[in-house]
Amino acid sequence: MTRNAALTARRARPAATLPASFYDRDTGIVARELLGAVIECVTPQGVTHSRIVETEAYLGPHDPACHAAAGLTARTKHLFGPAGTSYVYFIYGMYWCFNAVTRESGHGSAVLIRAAAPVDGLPLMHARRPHVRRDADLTNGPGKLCLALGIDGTMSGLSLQKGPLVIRAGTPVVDRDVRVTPRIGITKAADWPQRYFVAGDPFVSRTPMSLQSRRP
DNA sequence: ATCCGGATCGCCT
DNA sequence: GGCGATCCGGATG
Repeated sequence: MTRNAALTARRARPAATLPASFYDRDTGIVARELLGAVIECVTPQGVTHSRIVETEAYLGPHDPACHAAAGLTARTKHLFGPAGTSYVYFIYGMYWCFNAVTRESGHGSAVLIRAAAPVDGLPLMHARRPHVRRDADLTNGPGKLCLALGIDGTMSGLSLQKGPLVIRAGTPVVDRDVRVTPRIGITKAADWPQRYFVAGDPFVSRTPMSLQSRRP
């Protein structure tokens, strides 16, 4: 086999999905290390891939901004599932938000996927978001990302190792490129630095000027 | 039965 | 940077 053929064959094999053990760790670490990982979403309309560039850690019952603070309810049931479960919830009457559950089953912590860079399936993403003109606006926010990828409540409570919604290993993001700030859009624990993103990446969501970024 | 706030977005100024 | 859309979950009466 030629060198090029070997590279092609290797590329044809998809990267492994992140194992449950990846998620069964400190939620801030998981949020940091999800940067660069690739979301794969398979739907009847087709497949999309996108690279995670922004996340937020929600730490569990003792984090006032985390849904787990309200306890175990029908809405938050999947947040209390095992590490590596999807938790998708409905917000503001219009939008879905996609989280990956962390730590041991019953802990109630998760990482919100806030923004990603489109990688594959851009025509499908545009078809799902007809009024968007620039690629940069397809997935640069938690609600937008779910619209473009076709993520909704039917994908909550599923294993992120099995699909149709999975997260695969990607190119790691080095510490030098990671920034940390408080989380966006919350009122409780608004000063906790639990938002992680890739510095300078054009697909990161719009950041309020009030949020000073710093290296971790 | 009713009220209120929310891990957002897009359009307006 | 401000605001309206739109609706569900949880709290309160």
